Amino acid sequence: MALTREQLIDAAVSVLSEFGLADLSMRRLARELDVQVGALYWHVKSKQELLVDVAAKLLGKVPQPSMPTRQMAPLAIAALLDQLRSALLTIPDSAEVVQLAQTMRPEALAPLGWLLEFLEHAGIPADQALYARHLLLNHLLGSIAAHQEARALAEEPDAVAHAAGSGQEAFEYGIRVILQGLAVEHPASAE
Amino acid sequence: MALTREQLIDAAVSVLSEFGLADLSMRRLARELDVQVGALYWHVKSKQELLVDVAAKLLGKVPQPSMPTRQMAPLAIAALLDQLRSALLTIPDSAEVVQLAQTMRPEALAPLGWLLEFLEHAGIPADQALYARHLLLNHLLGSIAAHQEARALAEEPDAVAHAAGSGQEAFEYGIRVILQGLAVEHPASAE
DNA sequence: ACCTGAACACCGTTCAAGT
DNA sequence: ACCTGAACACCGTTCAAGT
Repeated sequence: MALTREQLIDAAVSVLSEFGLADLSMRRLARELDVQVGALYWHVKSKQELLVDVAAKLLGKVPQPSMPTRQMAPLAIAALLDQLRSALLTIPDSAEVVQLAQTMRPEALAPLGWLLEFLEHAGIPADQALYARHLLLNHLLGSIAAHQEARALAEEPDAVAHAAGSGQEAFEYGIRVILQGLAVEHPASAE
Repeated sequence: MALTREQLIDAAVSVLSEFGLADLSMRRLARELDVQVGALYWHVKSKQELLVDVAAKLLGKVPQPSMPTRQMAPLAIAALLDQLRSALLTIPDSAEVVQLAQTMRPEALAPLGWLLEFLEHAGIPADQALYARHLLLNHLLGSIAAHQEARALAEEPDAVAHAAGSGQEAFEYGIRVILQGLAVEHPASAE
């Protein structure tokens, strides 16, 4: 039967998961799916568009949390970020893929919409909530990328292990600092 | 006369500045320098190594600040980040290049060493200062990338301008939030 | 020491033509 | 509607051989 867009996305997710972004080429996908390269372009407009769908699929693993009370908003934000982290941490180069998707079609990434809602619910004015989300997202994706590089370097023979700010600890430290900074910047949300 | 490594780096900086990372290929550089591609590999081991030198050159524009007093450390940190931002903001894809360099050979980027010193000087324990630097750097590079994408999208005809967290304002907001969070997390440095 | 020429093993994208 | 075949215009890297 005919190839579907879903199959194409799934194949992309699986190659990414097993081999990383460097091996995720349209030609490789075509080989994997037993079609010619050109066939893929009937289902997606470009590789970038495919990667957006890959990112959406990865983040789709995160369950939608219920809206917290105003006092619980910071906790809910931290919890959501933790969920995002564990959804992405084991997928090589996932940070890069999500970054791309976020700039190409941010509305395709539902959990990032929830994050914004939670921030506003915590008492941060709408315009600044966008900035705050950027801050949190840059930290999340940066931490994930650093963690994955650390693992990659550790596998190479000539690895000098100068990977700091990699692990869970660094991630949580950053979240704590940002949330505290937000509480200072927006005192209304502090209690 | 013979090609030098310096000339190669300069050519790379200039192609990056004018056309961006997508156009910065070894073959293009060879064309620009009137040599065969293979010649470049006598001067650098790989494209990645060249990009590290490009990043170092870009950050080399930032003058070394003198060590601040302990109370002035947060201000000095903010000032240094501002300098880094203006050194990179006009260079397309500079954030990506710096990110690569930072993971490949962090010691090649002197200003990032100063940043770490300032953080420790501000009273942050050495291990956490590494985390804090990551946090600041992710925000810096994230802001620069967002700003450049916003400009890139604005030039395209079918641009939907959903670029928030792009400008100077977003950058400074983030710095403020992080520095405040750090002050809360490390009360010794608060006064 | 420094470079050429040529190869190797790839890319993303397009598109007439087939079924 | 969906795919093939083939082309277009590229990549990074290596290396024998030349000067």
